[in-house]
Amino acid sequence: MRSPEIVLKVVGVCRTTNFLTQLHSLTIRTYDTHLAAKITELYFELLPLQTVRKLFDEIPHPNLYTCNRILQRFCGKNRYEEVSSLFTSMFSFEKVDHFTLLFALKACSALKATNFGKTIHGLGKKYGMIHSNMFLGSGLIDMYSKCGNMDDAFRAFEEYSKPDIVLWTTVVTGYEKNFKPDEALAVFTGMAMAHCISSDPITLVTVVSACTQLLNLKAGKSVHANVFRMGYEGSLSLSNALLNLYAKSGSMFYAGNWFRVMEEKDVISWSCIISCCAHNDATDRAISLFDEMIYKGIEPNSVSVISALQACESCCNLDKGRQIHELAFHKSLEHDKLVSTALIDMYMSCCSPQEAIIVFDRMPSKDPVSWFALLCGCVKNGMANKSIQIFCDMMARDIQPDATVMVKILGACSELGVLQLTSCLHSYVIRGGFISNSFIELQLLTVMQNVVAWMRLSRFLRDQQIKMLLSGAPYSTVCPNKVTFLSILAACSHAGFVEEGIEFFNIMLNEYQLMPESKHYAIIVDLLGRIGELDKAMCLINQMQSRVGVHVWGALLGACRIHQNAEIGEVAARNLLQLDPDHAGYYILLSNVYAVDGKWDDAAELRGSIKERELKKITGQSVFRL
DNA sequence: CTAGGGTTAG
Repeated sequence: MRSPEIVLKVVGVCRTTNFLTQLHSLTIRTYDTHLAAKITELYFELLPLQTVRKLFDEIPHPNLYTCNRILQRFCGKNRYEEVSSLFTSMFSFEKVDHFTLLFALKACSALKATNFGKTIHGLGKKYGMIHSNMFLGSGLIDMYSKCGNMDDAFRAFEEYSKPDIVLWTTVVTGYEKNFKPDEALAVFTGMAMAHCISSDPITLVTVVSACTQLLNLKAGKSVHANVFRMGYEGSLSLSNALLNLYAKSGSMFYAGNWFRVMEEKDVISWSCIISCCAHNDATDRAISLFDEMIYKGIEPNSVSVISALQACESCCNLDKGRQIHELAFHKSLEHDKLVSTALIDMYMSCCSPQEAIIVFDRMPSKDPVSWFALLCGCVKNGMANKSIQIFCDMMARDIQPDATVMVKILGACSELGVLQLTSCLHSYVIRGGFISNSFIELQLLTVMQNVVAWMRLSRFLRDQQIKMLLSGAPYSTVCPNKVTFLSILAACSHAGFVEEGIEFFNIMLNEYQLMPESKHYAIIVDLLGRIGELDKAMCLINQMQSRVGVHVWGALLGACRIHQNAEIGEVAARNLLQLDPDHAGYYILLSNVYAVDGKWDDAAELRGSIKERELKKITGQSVFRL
């Protein structure tokens, strides 16, 4: 078995790694190019990618075809670093053709390496490949647009005197993908009118996308008319693009009608209509469409699962959300970053932060958006301490928060009052120079002002100047009233001065004989709750002579959830429901309290009563606000 | 023997 021809015949039958090793050494010894080509194909089938590259480098003088094939295979596996380094070594041997350049351009697009791309562009010109080859042209335009450089993309396009439909489409797509839908439509119009080039379904998909970005229903409808005129109604992607246009810019009515008459529907069509319903207050319809899709045997993908989860999120349907979570688990979609993030959002919005945290912890790799979802969810659920802990974890892992995250975390700080961290963040914001967009900047400044104001007042409190002033009241000109004490208590709450707050409360009561109102009690209950003194808080509420308001019970319930006290939590929630029976959030909170305690029947019964009343969740409203 | 443009989503 020494002749490469014989070996090549055997390769088709025998595919063991052991045999491969023998072939490898034979290839090195014989310098046979056919064998080298064949063996590289085998490497990809049988070996891990790192090994492939190593072994390939040992093959002496592989021919151009073999090199191109290995570039192609690496492109197919999204291993663009390898493509780029292989290209560089090929170039040093002056062995490149237009296939090589095309694969290298793909790598440039993926790696966003414009300069490398420009070098390849220059090479193509130098070798005179550009004008003889349309493929290279679309590759170049595509590379520049994917690097976000539309000026160079258009210049590359202009190098062609007679561009074909693919080149035109690549330019239109470039503008559309770079959020320049006006330019996209302008180029498309020029193509159809001035150059009389008739479009194909693929061009129209991009044109419809541009109309969607512009929310230009009129233009989209005229494209739709053309679709029928040209007989393209059989194109599923085009139908889906139109469906998306109606879903985004028209109404559920248009989208629903078009969806109904579409001859063929795939998972994209279903996801599109589900997402449309979920975002247009038709959450029940979104969920039933999702069920129908599953029933019809359409395999759900991450996008459809995400849309269905968003529907559960906006109608606070925790049970259905859990059910979809289970489905996602069985379809191995749970570890998809986007699905995990949607699950975190769903659990957080359904007031079940514990489950959200479990999902987050299970994620094999976390991306910044999932951290963000977790952080925002904790803030939304009044878990300021946890959100600050998350923020610190993010910093420790070198995950750079953007301005939006900073706004959230500062909000959490000013709500719960964590003085030390706030001043830390203050300097972080200044050092980080968060000036990205003016809207965020304004928001950031507003929160900062609040935080800084609280910090000043807290320092004042800590110096005990106020206490001295108040204690010496008979001799001073200050005559504090209930409102004065309300601000002092609020400052203690924000600063996290639990003991001082209670002390001031007693001064108010005993030295000034001022009758505290519901709002004063709410702060004290919150302060007691933070140190876990739930019984004391409950005692205090029982002693109250004024009406016990929503804030008081809300503060107690929040504390019960954090300290997992079902007994007192139930009392708090029942009272809250009596005061405001239409607030779905209380039902959810209470059912969570039950669930923690293992009272599943009570939890289920409660969820039933939510459905009966068809309550809408009131989003973003904290029961702890003063 | 290898090659270009497209739809849903955080």
